[in-house]
Amino acid sequence: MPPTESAAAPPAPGDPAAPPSFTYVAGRVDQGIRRELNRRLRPHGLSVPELTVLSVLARRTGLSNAQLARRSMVTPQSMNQVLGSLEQRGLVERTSDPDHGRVRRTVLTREGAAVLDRAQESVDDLEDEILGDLSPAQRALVLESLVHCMEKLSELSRDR
Amino acid sequence: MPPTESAAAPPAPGDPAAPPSFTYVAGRVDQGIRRELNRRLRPHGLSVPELTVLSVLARRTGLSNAQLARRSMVTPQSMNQVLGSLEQRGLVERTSDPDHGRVRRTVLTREGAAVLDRAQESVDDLEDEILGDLSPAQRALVLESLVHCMEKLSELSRDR
DNA sequence: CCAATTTCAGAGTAACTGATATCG
DNA sequence: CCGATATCAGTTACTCTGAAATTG
Repeated sequence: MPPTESAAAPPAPGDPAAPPSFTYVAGRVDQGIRRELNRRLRPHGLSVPELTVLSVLARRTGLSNAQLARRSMVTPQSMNQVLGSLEQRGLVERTSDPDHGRVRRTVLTREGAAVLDRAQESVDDLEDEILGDLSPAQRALVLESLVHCMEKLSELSRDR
Repeated sequence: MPPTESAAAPPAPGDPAAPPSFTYVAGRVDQGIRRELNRRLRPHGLSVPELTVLSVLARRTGLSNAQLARRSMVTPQSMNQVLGSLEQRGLVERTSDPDHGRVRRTVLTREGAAVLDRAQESVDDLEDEILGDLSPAQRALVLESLVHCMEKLSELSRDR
């Protein structure tokens, strides 16, 4: 039998009822989101970074590897690896830009868009499970909070 | 010279101005937080999962490996690896529980608490950079949003 | 016998840093 | 020559699955 949860916890040394710090909570949400997303994306053959790229490309076609790396907040090398895999599977196409010799623009293929659509359903399910018991106004508030964090983080990774 | 960001973006195929989905934003915040946290934790010799565990132990001493795994939303095997590393470096201690033969309770060492304190400063800096231009009330709102997500995600990983 | 815990072993993925080449 | 891009190569780190042993 497992020990009861409560039996193990003398209040705490320093601060028992202090509010958790932002980054501590963020770190745990971090891991939880990744875990659940991976589980639900697996049937579609997609990883979290792959889903992110496909989502970005659905909104903005023709971005370069470097642009996608900045938006996803990973290194160009990491992004290149993700794109290579997606390209091999025929979910994206990369073409040289006539105006900029070295730049290669990436676009979703028809199948890439189809895969994204199907995956998006599973992903929407997760959203409902997390935000389901909130009012539409509260949901919007949560989303705004995350968008604010995202924008700040983008700035940080841009000028490091 | 890099191509201008705007030049690359014809509005989008399906929905140009549609709001981004929750999980899409969460996925990007996810990666951004991990990236920045890793960068700032490196000088202290800590990883994100290690910081998470130390933070949990600072609030709740004596948790078992299985309990820590559930709280951090990782498998017991993953948690065991993290704890092993922290134990080797003398940041935590593990002792057998006399009442439960197989359970080993984990506590912070004095040095573990000291390392956590120092790391927490860097982490607080990040929090300020992300939330700095928000009012205290808004900051509290963002934190509440994240706590809500964390609790829901904990439920999901518990009964999977 | 079953359920929970711990832990060993192996595997895969995703991110990084470093280095090289090309183009404007 | 410099800055941005793309990409090859090597590496580290985190998490997972599988299996075995122990305990209540």
